[in-house]
Amino acid sequence: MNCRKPRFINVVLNVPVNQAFTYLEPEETEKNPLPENPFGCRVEIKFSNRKTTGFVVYASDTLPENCAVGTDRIRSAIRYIDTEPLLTQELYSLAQFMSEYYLSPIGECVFAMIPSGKRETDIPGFSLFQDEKSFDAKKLTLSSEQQDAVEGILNPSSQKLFHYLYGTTGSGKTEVFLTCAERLMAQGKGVIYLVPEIGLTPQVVEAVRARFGDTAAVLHSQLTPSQRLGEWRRILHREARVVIGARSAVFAPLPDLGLIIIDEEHDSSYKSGSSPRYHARQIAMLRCKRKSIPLIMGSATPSMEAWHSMEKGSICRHLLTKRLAGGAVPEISCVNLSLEPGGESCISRRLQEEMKTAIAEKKQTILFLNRRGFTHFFRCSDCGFELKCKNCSVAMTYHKSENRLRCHYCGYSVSPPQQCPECGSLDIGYSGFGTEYIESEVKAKFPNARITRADTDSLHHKGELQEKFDAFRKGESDIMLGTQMVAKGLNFPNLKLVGVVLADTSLHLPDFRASEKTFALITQVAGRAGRFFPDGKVIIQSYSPERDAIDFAVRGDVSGFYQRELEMRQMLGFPPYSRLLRLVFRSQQQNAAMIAAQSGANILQKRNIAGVEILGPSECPLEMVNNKHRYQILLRGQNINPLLQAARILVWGYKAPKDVYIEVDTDPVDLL
DNA sequence: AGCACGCCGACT
DNA sequence: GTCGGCGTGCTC
Repeated sequence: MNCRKPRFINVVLNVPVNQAFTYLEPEETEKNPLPENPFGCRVEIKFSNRKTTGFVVYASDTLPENCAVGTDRIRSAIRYIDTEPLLTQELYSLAQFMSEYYLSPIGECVFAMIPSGKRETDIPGFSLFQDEKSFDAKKLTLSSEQQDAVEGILNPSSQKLFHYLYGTTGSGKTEVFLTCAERLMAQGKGVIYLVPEIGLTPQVVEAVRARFGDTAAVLHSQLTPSQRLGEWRRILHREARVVIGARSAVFAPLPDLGLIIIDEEHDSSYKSGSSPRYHARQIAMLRCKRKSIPLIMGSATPSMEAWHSMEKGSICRHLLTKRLAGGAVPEISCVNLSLEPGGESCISRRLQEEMKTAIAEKKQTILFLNRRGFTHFFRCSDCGFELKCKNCSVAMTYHKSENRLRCHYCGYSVSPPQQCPECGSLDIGYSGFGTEYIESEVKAKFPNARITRADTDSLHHKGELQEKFDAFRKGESDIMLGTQMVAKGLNFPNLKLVGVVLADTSLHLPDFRASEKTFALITQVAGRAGRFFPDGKVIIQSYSPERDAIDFAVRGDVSGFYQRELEMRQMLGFPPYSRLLRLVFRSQQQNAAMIAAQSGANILQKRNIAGVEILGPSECPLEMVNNKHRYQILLRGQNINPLLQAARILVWGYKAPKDVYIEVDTDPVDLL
């Protein structure tokens, strides 16, 4: 054995400390040879007095200069776990970006990217999917529109990296994605294909498997960490060259990455809900830009940001207009719930009639509820007037404890009017429907119908949603009640009727994206439904059918909606016309959270950083989460850098009072 | 995040 | 007189 002097290594750990820790390399033994270059390899180390693993991100013969302690306090690592790196330079560089942009500790960023398995194993479930059901990798002939899109995207003389396939459901986006993927594969390149939730898109997964077989890695949500690690290695070794998966698949370590695809780009599940709160679209854009490779996004209802970029020309739009499978656009109609008698019922007479008809014809019905009941908004039962904040134009929410209506963006509050400010009616209230309520009403109205419920509350084990879908597809029930999750994977041949029980619910969320989300939901539901039932119907129930999101969706006027909504955003100074950064202060004691948020705001106020507007502090719309009280400050500006600079002051340069945690959300997708 | 160190109430 | 509450502070 050689007697090389042990090198110093910097190791990042999965702890909320934004630094690397310096160790000495372990002793070389017969069993554990030292890697030539340890960068990206895992090491086992003693940290404080416990054992953990970390990733080597730097090695040198001399003490690293940023090391805060002297040589005497540096310990030796226990052993290298890997002989080959799991982390590539490219990914580490992405992790560094994430750490600075999302204000997360570097170790957390690295660990968020890489599966944490200890041993690698085969995937037992894999054969289940790849049984003799015989894949007919049917390559459809592309329509001229599709052909144009493919050529436009892959055209080597094109200067544009970012592309968007915009077109209704069923217009053949998947086939364009797959053709582009195939072309790049033929050049020896690798492809990442992102889908919102892999369990909900079995058709896309099957299409990828059928087309690419063993060269595909399917990062299934049910893989164990060890299986994920096995797939990670297959990807590093170029054995798998197409990777399909949800948000975190954007980090797939393809050595020759040539293309990233983001299906259903508008979907908010691409944004991570916990630290590091990254957006897969942002990461994808950065990866593609750095490597100079194309990114293709697609949706029938692009995000406002994407639409705006298409209008500006920074994302290249490719239009798909034709419904390839045929199938008429279903008849969409809207029922104004304000005109319904009684007001107790959540099933309008019209919807009830249609359901009756569907059941009589032995056809199926799906009823959508968006989210669980959100009951604290003010509305007039006569004219539908809703109280909005004069500064922010978001719905104000009612607070029983102080008997005031409050804006959760800026903190502005008013006392609840005794009568409707618009029409003077005294018939006002705070309303909304809950899931159970609807279920019991449907049971009462259709005692003989078989009803399935598919929402987060009614799902208990993994795969239960898929089981419920399968059962419904087989006709084991007549009516399915479900939340957003049902909107995604819809393909039920016997489905005749789709009802959106209360399209307003998402409109009343105190969220500047409420309108966008509502519009997208209705449009998606309508689009999917229409594929499989030519005489199908979509019924949208709403108290405010005149609201843009509902009105434009029902009329199918997509570009009209975007134009209107963008005007609103510009007027109010919200994204895509500004950047936002949200700081949430949470604590067991309400006072502590409030005071911390206030003093945080004061500190930033005093610093007076150019380009940073401070909104709040105010109570978060979801004022209590996990028994923690929550207050927020919103930072707004034209550029993100000043906002980050301000946030850094609070996160790193200021000690929050004990028991108060500060959470940072750069580019928040919701402000709940 | 863990995990130890440290300073105040009920027990053999 | 000790055992143990979890507040705060550090980890190469």
